[in-house]
Amino acid sequence: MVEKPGLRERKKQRTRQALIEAAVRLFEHRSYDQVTVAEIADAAEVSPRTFFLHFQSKEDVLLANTDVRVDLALEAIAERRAGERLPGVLVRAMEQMIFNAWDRDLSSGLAALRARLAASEPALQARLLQRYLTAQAELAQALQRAFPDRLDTTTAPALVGAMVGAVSASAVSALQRGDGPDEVRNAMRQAMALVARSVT
Amino acid sequence: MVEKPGLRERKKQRTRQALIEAAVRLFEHRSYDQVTVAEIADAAEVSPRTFFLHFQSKEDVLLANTDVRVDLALEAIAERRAGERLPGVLVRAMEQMIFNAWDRDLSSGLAALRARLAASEPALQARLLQRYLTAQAELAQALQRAFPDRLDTTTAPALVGAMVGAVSASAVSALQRGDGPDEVRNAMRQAMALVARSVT
DNA sequence: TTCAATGGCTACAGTCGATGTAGTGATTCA
DNA sequence: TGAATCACTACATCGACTGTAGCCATTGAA
Repeated sequence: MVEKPGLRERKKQRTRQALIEAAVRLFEHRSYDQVTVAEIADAAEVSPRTFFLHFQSKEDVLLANTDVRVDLALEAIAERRAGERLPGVLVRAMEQMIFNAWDRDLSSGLAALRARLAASEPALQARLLQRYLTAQAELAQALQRAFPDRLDTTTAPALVGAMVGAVSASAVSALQRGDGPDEVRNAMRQAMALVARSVT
Repeated sequence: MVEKPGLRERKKQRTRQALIEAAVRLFEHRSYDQVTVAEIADAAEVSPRTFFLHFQSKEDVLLANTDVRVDLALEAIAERRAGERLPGVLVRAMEQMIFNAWDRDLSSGLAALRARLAASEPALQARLLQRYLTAQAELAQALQRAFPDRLDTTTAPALVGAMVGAVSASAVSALQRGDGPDEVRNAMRQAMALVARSVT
């Protein structure tokens, strides 16, 4: 099943990982723009140029492995049981998409760091928003195809946008209140339920 | 009433306007990153350094005069008539906040260009979204204070986030479809109505 | 085993956005 | 009128990011 990649590929992944770990280590001690790409590369013992072979930008190294799993949401939509209602499917898709990544990050120490930096650094925040936005479009399309009688090209994006907006806002607000993981998760679920009510 | 500003201030505004117009002129012919700040400054006949005295970044010259008017939304909330329902107030606040800036732009030729560039240039899109994001928290607080019986510290941010998310997503989707200003506006209104339904 | 192709990595040079600093000259105000 | 203010300038510098050409380990086929 799982093909073991060749030596070349393994080496590549190793330097990628080294870059991520070096970056995290450095960002833990200093603020975002006090850490240069050159330093990260140096700490990972590669050339600065190599950094950009692995990541498109300085922000991306912090967002590594945080790809929004749109595919999981799409699966959730595809797997809907006959007769299952729109709100149910939508909530299930969102949960798949969000909590999967969320959980993976919680186990590593990365989640907290990322949250802290994203809150303080506009560039990072912007890049994150961008990712969610592109994910939204895909999700909206899939949802519309699954419920062509309920959604059109205007309401589908609006609905998905509302979901993502509500969940993000409640998470941010909870995090800023200093809530723990469970409370944050609860707030997110509550937000989903709220939006779900708008499409009975 | 209207104090006429001194000569110094008028000159300052003139160079600011010259920079904006030079930028617009250049962006009309070439794509976003094929236009350098140096060129814009050159076309406006000022030094490159002066550009950054007027705008924090290259993106900002295109987002000039597009400040999100949170204050207008707060007014709308404060002015609510006795007995007015939550959804009505919320929609009114959002409309104040968004369409005010929107309309001012339609009269100038800037709106179309901005829409086109924002749709194609992620950096610009992100910066725009970010503005709305920062406005959210304020709005949520005010709304919760206005309806303490209906909203708590979890639902208020969620609701506002849903609104902003829905409106943004529908606008982006409409713009990418190539819709005109009226259709975009319609999509935004529809998005608001959708979310409003979740709080009867 | 050999050899050519592949591809990750490097050094080097360069572009561009953005900021710090010191100075000039036109306004502003006492 | 004289001093303070402030928009603007030239100059230097930093750091993110890109293009290019070459090196060398890995790979796959002869």
